Amino acid sequence: MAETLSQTALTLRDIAREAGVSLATVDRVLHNRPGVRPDTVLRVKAAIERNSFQPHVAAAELARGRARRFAFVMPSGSNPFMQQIEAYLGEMSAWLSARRLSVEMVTTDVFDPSVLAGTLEALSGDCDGVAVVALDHPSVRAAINDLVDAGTKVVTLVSDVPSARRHHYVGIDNIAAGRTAGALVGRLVGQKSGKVAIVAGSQGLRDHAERIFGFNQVMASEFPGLSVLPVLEGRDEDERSEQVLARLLGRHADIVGLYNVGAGTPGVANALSDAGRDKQVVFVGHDITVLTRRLLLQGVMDAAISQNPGHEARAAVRVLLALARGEPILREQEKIRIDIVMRDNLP
Amino acid sequence: MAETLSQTALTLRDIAREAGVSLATVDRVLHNRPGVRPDTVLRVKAAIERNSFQPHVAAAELARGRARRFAFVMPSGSNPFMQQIEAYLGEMSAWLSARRLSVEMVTTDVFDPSVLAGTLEALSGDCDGVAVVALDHPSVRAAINDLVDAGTKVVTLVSDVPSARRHHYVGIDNIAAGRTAGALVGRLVGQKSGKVAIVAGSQGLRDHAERIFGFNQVMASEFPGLSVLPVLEGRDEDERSEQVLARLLGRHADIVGLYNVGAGTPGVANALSDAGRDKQVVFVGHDITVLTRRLLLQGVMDAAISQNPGHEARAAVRVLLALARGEPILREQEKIRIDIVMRDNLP
DNA sequence: CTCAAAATGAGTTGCGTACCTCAAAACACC
DNA sequence: GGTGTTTTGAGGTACGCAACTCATTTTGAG
Repeated sequence: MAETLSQTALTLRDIAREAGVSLATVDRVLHNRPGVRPDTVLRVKAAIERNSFQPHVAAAELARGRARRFAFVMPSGSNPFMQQIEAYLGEMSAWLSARRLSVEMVTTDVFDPSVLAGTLEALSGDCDGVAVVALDHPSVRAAINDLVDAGTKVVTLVSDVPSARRHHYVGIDNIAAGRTAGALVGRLVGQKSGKVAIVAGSQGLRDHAERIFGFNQVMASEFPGLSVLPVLEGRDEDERSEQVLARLLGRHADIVGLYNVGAGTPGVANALSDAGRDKQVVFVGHDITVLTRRLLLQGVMDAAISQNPGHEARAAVRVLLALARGEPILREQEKIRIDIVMRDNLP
Repeated sequence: MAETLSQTALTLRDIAREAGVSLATVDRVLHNRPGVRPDTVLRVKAAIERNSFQPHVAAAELARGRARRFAFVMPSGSNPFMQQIEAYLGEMSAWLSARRLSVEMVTTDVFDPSVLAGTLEALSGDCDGVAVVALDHPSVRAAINDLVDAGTKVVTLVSDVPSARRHHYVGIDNIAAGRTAGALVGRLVGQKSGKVAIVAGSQGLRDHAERIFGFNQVMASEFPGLSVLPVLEGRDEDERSEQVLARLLGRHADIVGLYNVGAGTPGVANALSDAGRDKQVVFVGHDITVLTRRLLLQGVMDAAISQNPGHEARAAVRVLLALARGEPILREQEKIRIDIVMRDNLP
């Protein structure tokens, strides 16, 4: 009926006594400092293991006594998703300062590899951790690796650089996100057959490319009645997205589904409603913003795939902190889910 | 280009100097201890405010030096959702013990008000915080209020008791969850018209009743082509759910949608497949378990509404900890989202 | 067996707060 | 002006660990 999980009142002193060594030796083992014979190391580790000893984080943090500095490298410009991440970091300020953490926002042109790499290099040394919305490019990869080699903890945010030795990726599986979008469009269209349009920022962006890939996978295998039109590129800009989509809508009267892969949602929505087809076309897009929220409520958008920006911001900070402290990461907690948002479960 | 959020290096000493008082007085103000003249209080608070001083949580925790005990009061029996919460708490054990927290699992018959109330009363005194899956009943409400009055922090989990003075509710908005289920069933059924069945544990359970309410709302207002059959009660048991649903399926050949409000999913799925109608009926249920995961992959279930049990467990612990420490709660972080899970975004 | 190198013990200091005591000062009241 | 009460100052101790020094012991190589 009652079962207790995890209690510890042991201190380093207890471990030292149990292992038959001094406090100093336990400290050396605990921090991988040199000067301890291998078998002594084992004895100490065994004692730690046996008692499932965990250093008291509060005491450790206090003793270490260092304020930690993290930097968030984010795209300049007015991407609402990124602005939300910034906003959530702002909301954490009390939490942060109570832990003597400081977070610096650095905006830069993340689409220019050399600029981004330069920004990253400049951070080396004065930061304990960096979260970066990264472009996957050799020079960026090199810059990340340099940071890691300098002892800085690096987390990629939203968009990954799997080939770099970053410590962690905080973001969603974009192929799965695309698959989810595909399944939604297909199922919400229902029995009808017809054409499906895709508007993306650019197929050169890793996350967009992955989403399109997943989307096409599902369409091809599960919805043979729907044919996918060639991808339109709107560069995440409103006007351009509107233009290209308007042209496509004019040419195809039998479009029943639309997947907007990136930003540029205002343009996409305009094109749809100007053509008077906003209620007939199943429209699935990404991210919850003021606009997409309204479109969902109006019934123009049918579903949005979302990665909770607040969760993403907090997870990045927590992961950086855990990495800096040498604590384990709660993988399940830091995993970013693919949220399907419809009108009735708007957060 | 670079903007820094929140940095503090001030200590109590600095505040004392700034306010022209001693450390002891600042301490008295900070902890609402008596013996300080009102104008002195104001002077100290002003200094704290001016410097946006935050006590160092690590130092505070260390100085306080108390291990905290929390209790989770959960339903006995084999509810997989509750088992998952337990499992996630287990995974946190390192995190917990590093903070000198202990979590005790107490299982009890949460469906019997007096038994539940008795269990809660018994906890009074030896716990700093209690998370409880609560039934909404006067005696339970009284027990919760007693706990609160005794200084114990109380959080309701999954199922709320809004009339009690609990400090926080960790769980989803069940009406919205029901609405979401309704929207999914309606939209996934498509153009067809027909009947929709509902299987619930009991309409006496607050969360089930709320879900059904939300479901019916959406059905009535948005899907006039679908008629909802009277609610079946399966008491969250597999066999009973199977029996009542099998009987219903036998009587109605034109059932196109099914909403399973609570547990008992194995029985529901059996009834569907035994009738050979598992692929024709749109089936929406709750929670991700080994079984629902399989049903989703097989295409028997079309969508599951889920409240991330891991998040729920962690949020409950974090909220209790913040309450015990007197820290503010990050409401956005602790809010539990209604997740729509389909085959392609299975976590 | 010798001697240097390696391993270990013993100890100190400081991190920022909580919580406590005791004395001194300020104040109110008659 | 004396009394009693309230407010304040000064100081200490403890919390558990990190990080360091320095003396001492053990070890292994020659």
